[in-house]
Amino acid sequence: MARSKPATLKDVAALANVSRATAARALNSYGYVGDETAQKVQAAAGKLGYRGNRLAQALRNGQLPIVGCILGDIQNPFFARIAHDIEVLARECGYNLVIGSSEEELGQEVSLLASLRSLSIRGFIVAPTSAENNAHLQSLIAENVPLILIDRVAEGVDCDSVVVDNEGGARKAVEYLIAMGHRRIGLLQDDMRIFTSRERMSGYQTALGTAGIAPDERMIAVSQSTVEHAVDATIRLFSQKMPPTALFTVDSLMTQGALLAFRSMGLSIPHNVSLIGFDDFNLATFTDPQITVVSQPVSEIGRAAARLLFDRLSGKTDAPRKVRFETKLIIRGSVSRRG
Amino acid sequence: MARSKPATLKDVAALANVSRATAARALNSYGYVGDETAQKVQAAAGKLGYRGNRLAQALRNGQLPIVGCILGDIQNPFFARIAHDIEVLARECGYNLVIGSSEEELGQEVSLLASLRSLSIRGFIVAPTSAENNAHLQSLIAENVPLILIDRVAEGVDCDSVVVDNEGGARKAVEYLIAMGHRRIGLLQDDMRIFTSRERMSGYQTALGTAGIAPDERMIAVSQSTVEHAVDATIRLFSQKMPPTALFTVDSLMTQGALLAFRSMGLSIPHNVSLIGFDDFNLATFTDPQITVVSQPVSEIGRAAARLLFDRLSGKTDAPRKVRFETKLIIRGSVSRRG
DNA sequence: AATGCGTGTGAGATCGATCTCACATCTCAA
DNA sequence: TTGAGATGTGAGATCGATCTCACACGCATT
Repeated sequence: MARSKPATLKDVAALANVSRATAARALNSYGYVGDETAQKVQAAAGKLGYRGNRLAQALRNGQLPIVGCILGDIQNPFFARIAHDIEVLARECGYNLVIGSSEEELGQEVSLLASLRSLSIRGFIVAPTSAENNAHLQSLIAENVPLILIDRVAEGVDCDSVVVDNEGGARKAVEYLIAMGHRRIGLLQDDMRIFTSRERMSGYQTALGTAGIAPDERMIAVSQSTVEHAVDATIRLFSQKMPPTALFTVDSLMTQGALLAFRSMGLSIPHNVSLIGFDDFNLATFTDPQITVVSQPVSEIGRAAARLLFDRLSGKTDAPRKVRFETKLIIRGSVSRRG
Repeated sequence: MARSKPATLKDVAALANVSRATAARALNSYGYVGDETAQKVQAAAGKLGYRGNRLAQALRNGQLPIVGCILGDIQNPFFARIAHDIEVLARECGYNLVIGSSEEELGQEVSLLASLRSLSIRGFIVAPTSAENNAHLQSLIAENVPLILIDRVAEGVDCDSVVVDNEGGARKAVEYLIAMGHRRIGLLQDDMRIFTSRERMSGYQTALGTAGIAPDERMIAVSQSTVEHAVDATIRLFSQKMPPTALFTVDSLMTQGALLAFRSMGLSIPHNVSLIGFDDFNLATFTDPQITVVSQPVSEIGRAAARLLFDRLSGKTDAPRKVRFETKLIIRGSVSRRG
């Protein structure tokens, strides 16, 4: 079937018997246009179902009304929530959202960003994979492309950012474990390249240090942030001769992995092992016992980042703003007193 | 800071002392180009960090290497998984992914689609909100824009689709409840406009009918597909004088909502009430008891849809293919015998 | 010497929307 | 009556990449 190409401005102009320039004026209401002419044009546009070609518009004025968003993994409910909130705000502002997963690979992040930049995308919200390797981010700044860092910051990249108090959250969690009598406290963490992982580990270490507990790397397991990987890592961690008596996990997928691992190992919470997770999740209160977590204001993060971005896009040029949300230890029932 | 605009082909040509045409030939390797010239151009491009403007390319050849994806809500792990899988395949094929949430609003879906179409996007994967109102989808077909329906089909829209056996899955679940002696079986479902909701309800009704159980609309609650709404709807459903003895929920967020609602009402599973959910979820095996579910092969769906789309994009023009995956009843511990 | 082909290159059109000009009118005041 | 200003409109340039066309050269064949 002959697929009728979508109508162009030229078609509209022809139908209305005016020039393209006049048609454009009528449709975008700028400059002088006669009332009657304007009506003719509107009518013609309506009849043809005219819908400007955003590509051509973008080519002309240099930018596409799309914002790019590069996150670790949309399957993580934390990022899913953020992506959703950004998309909603973007839509309100007449933008669409391109999403890419870096899958926590720096290479992926770099190539994704390059690919999106060649689209003349107007701004980016990125959760950088690495705290150090960030030439690609710096070059965005250098070329004045609005960039908002989310969940993580990157050294030497001077731009708006939205993060939470990871260090404090982790510290509170571990201090609580210590106060409950635990000494062999495990840490199940993400790759150390990742900013949040690093900060949360730092909180963990600070808490141990303050309590005079010597760091012990056998207490630390690293895994990718998926339920499956976390299960394996937890099992490894708890298969030692002297396993931890408590575990702190750095995100909700890992917390869920730990839960599944404990069950498969026949370890019962909180009797055999205590657990605190970073980032709350829907069913944290449904398990038995309910899981104690460090919660972060997930619903604020994406919205805050999107607002920062759209401020920049509408021309704001003041100094970069660093938003930092507090975290909160929510005590439920997954930690037992050790004595 | 003067933000140096990205280098254009003209810049490269100028630096290499050739015409734009020649530069283009050298970079895209077509037509005749002298060896020496080609090298000069490559060198110039390298030095300037030239990276073609995909917008201009797209304007010229009519299409942007982006695929659009309109789903109900990325926060639903089901859709998140699908979006993720599509993004991965798209990236492998050199495409980027634009994501939009219809939030199950037809209007939203229509305007999102219009907005993406004006971007000259090359193909779409859509989970249509409504089974009937689909002029916007039909017009895509009419204009030969590749479209893959996912999770749901739409009447009169003749294109590739990927769905699961909703009717059968729901039927098996309800038959099982009936076999376990339940008669007052509740249904917590999504809006009836939604294809899956309708099919799952149909399976529910068929099972009841076959067993000679009269339909009773007091057994049916409708809610949006979020944990919060599902909590409310469940509480309403179970606050009747003669509440159901078992509940079938049509997706995993609603299942989780039902779990939370039951707990807040002090109803224990499976003693006071039995539960089966459609769509498995991470913690379904972690709750006590574990939740019996109808599982669908989530990891296949997005990949299958993406493959169908990229087949179309690479020119395949055979008859629309209708992929349908089976569902499986996974019996765990959330259903008790009634009698 | 005339013709043909293979090779290499540049000028210019094209995609669609926008914007700057220049050129018309028309009105009102000096 | 002339000129200044407001009001309308169209021709053409522009954004950046691509592609068609025409033109050049060299070498080999008749």
